[in-house]
Amino acid sequence: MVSLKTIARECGVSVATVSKSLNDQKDISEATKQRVRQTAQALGYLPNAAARALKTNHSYSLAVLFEEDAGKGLTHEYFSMVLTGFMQQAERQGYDITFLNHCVESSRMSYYEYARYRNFEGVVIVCADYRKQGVTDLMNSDLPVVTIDYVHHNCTAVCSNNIKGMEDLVRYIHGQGHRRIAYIHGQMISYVTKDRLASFCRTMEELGLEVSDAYIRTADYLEIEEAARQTEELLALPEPPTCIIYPDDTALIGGRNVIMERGLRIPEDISVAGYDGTRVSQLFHPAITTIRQSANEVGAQAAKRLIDLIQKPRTTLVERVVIEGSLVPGQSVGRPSEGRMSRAAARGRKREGFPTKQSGKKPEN
Amino acid sequence: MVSLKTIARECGVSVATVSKSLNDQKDISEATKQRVRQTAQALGYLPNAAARALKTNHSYSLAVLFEEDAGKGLTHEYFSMVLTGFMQQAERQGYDITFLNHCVESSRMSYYEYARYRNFEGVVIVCADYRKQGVTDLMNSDLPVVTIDYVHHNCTAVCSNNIKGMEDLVRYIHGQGHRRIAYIHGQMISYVTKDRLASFCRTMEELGLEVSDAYIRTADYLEIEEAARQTEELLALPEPPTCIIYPDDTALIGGRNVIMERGLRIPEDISVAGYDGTRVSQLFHPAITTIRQSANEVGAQAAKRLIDLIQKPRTTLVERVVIEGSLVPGQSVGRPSEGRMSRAAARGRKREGFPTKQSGKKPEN
DNA sequence: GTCCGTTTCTTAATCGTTTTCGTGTTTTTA
DNA sequence: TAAAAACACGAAAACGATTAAGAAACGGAC
Repeated sequence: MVSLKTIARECGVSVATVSKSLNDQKDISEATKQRVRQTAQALGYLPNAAARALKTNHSYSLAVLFEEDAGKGLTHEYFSMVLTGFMQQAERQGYDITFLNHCVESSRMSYYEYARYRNFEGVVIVCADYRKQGVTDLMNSDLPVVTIDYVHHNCTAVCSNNIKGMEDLVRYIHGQGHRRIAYIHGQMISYVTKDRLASFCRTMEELGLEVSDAYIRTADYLEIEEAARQTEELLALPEPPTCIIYPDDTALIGGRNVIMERGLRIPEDISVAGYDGTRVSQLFHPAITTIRQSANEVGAQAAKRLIDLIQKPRTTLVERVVIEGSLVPGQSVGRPSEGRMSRAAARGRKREGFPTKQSGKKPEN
Repeated sequence: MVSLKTIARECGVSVATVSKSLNDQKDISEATKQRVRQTAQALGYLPNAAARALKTNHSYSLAVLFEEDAGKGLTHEYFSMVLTGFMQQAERQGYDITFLNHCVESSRMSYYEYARYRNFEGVVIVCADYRKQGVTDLMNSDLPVVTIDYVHHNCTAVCSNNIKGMEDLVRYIHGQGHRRIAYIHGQMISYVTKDRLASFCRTMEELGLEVSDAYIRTADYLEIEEAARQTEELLALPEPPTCIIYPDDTALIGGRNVIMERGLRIPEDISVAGYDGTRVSQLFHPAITTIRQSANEVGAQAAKRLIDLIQKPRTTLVERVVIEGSLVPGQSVGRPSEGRMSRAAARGRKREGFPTKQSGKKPEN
């Protein structure tokens, strides 16, 4: 292991001089600096992060809390994009990131303790159960913490604009002529759901549309079964909706399956919209109308804010940062065919011909 | 910051005694140990990982190389599952994991240098361009390295069994009665593709089926456009295949779109199979026939091997570990309808009725 | 009473850095 | 020419831990 001492011996100077040379301090002559730098290069010297961290109290490393309990964490496109954005920005600023852990050789510590133990300078909570003690302790601690899509009084929060997103979506659907719009929302425990639902209701009201209770339903995020069931029930209503908004693009698939099984066409017979803007959602025919969240940007902003909190604690405010999404029109929301879409049609019709892309290649006959 | 010194002062013993007490060394009396442990607890003492690493040369942290250049890394379900499995196993054994980086305050270092700088004890290469200098340097270095789905002479490799996987898939398809099987494979640069293609050809031969050149095609992984184009060409052949195997479940969607646009039904008119066993693939109706790779297990094994390499360098062999996948039957491969699937039918037919699940709820009329 | 072996604790070195302060030398200024 | 300022470097302490070696105290054996 070649250390400062090695270089010092080689160059015939003191360790202090070597350190200062490599750090480009001003009280070392240019000549010496050159000499030191060259031998450092020649010997293949690499600084030791542990020693540096010990001495300076700066580890230049951030922790990511990414609980996998739900089993959906990393494989959820939104979260993994957030993480990617975070990583890229953090790296650009010279920080590296480690997954927050709580096992140390078979013994447990809290997240906070672990973060302290490893000298993390800050933590981003990407995906966690915010009700758990360990998580709240972390947020209430003296460590800089940034939360994603969750607001806590003493942490900076970076959130996707679910209010605006849902409003855009509803207005777009309304603009296409829909008046009977159903919303199958996700679990109510999350802020995300609350925002979206509130925004849905408010926008509907602003547009002068009434929100029938029968049109508001619940299904898990990322699961298709319940979405499918709820879709069936919606289609069986005396006045079925002409458009259904799903918790997210994946849950939408459950509804889509039910719809297609009934021989209904999207969007000619019924329109559907998702949320998230996942890659797959754009691979379908027709492509899904959805709101694409700027997950990368969410992650990047989180990194910037967190590093600001670390580097300039006084001047950086703990605040809420909102990242705008964007409407992806797709083709799954069309103009409602008011007359044709009767209850009977909805329930039993066998369609002739197959749902084709709105503006696509037709079968060549 | 409460350190050993604080506790020592408080307990009226030396720092060494405190250290030994907390590490449960045998040359300290039980009474003292108790006293030390209690005050440590009371003062909220936490060890300092940096100091410990500096002294012991053990950082208990592993690096993950996960290049995002392709932009598909973390959002690729397979890789993110591998990563998850790796993380969980590593944590269980007391290691934490950090993304390998090469920026330090705006200056670049190589992966190897960064790994040294940060005192990582080992590296797992989950997703990277193995042809790049930085990556090969890393693999050729003295650091313990485990690669995923890639074999390098002096690294332990953990690979999904693509040979067996493809063989199982082909045999299953053959068992359903198919004789004209096409394979749209991924880019040839990867070992994965080579294994699968070789296995495809060998298995076909073993089954006494000829492999027509026209049935072997190329399309990118995870992209639908090329898969769609190739599907069109396959369907336009004088003798179109009765089953098409795609590079992966996502690329399959491209083909599926083309097939459905033509009014063909899956699997009645044509069968399709994917690879990977992604979550979405099982949400479709019909669910996709595919090979599920045990990505979690791949990750977990990689972690185990890597830690073995670190902890018992002499007794641990550098070898190739193969993880078995499993066939997910799905419903997208059915019995071929030899007579009905003529070229004319394939090209222009409009089907009446909509493709329904093989064994599912029918429209209620 | 001396010697030896345990047990229990301390001393001190060390890991690789950073950084304060001091010192000797050179240059500038009055 | 002498005092002041600027420059270039070194000595040493410190960060928080681990650990080899040594020392004090005690008990038992001869």
